[in-house]
Amino acid sequence: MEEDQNLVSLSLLNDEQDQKLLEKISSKSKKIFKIIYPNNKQLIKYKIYNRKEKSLEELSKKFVRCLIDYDEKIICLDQITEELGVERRRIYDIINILESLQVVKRKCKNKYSWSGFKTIYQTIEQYANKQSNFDITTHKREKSLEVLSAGFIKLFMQQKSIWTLEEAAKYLGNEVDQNKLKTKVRRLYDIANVLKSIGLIKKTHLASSKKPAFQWVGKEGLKLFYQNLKQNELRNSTQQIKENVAIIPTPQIQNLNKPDNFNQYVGKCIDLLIQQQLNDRKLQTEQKIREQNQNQVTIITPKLRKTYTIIPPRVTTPKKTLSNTPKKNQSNSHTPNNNKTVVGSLIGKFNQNL
DNA sequence: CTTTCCCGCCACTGC
DNA sequence: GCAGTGGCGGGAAAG
Repeated sequence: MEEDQNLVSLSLLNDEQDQKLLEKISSKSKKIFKIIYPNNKQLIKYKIYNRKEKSLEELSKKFVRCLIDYDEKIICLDQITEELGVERRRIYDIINILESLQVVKRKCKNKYSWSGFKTIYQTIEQYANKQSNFDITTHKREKSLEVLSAGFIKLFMQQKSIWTLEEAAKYLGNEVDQNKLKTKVRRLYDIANVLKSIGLIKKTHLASSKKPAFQWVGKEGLKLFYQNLKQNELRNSTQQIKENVAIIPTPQIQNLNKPDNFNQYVGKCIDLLIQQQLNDRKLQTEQKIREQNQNQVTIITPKLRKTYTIIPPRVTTPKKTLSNTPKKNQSNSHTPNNNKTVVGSLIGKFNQNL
């Protein structure tokens, strides 16, 4: 099973011109865009790669989003890993950094605790309080991300509010070796990204040299992050449903080939649906390609993936599988529960059609 | 070109 | 010895 989240199947490309166009693009930028012909069908897969979507910042946001409603929660690594659809290693990165904010702590193998978003505020306060000489770095491995992160935060709180990463790296461990320094800067990028994801810091430039740097935002940033999250949550929850229902096309199959069972009907609807959406996407894509006529194309959004969560094998009752669907290899547990909405709506149409 | 930083190898750690 | 952790730096994407 080489199910790759970045693989999206499309069944379009009717004419050769399309095909040529896409091949051209893919050959120019293999990492971003790849075409695979799985079988004799006209089914084409694009390998889509978008660095931003995979960034620690995004992942960290997702991570916190999963936990933000809890004042207390045990985080199970396996679970969260699956939920976020990401390799374990990345979760460690985030957790290690968040540990410096004391929101998460290791409990035991595979288990970490989350102690509520507001503990971040408290931790910040402790950092700010110079008297208490707040130090979580004792008894920690000296080179850990957690320690580095703690140090980084301290720099902001106790020295000045804007830092270049290189500057910070130098300050934080007086490295002489250029390579070691480079590594430290890499780590600081990681840290900066998760701190940024929470709103604690933001990217700026030094006024003097224009060099990229990070600026402390602190509590206001945290608050903003929280509020935005909640607001989006609301908006999405009301929109999501609408979107799913509206997306269902009225089947054009009424008279000619009246489906005689539900599975068949669902299959046809979904074919139609996919066809329609992919065509739209295809048009958009080609449009953009023409516009920029460049070698880097990062256009297809993850939304497309959502479309695919309604492939029959998982929506229908386990009767027979539908043949002649444009594709069959659909990912598994990540598919959200939109399915039900879609199916529900399809049932309605089905009844109406008979 | 520089800046950013994803990815995953493999060392370490604690059972 | 083994599974869970997590340093670490290559090298590719983004700017």
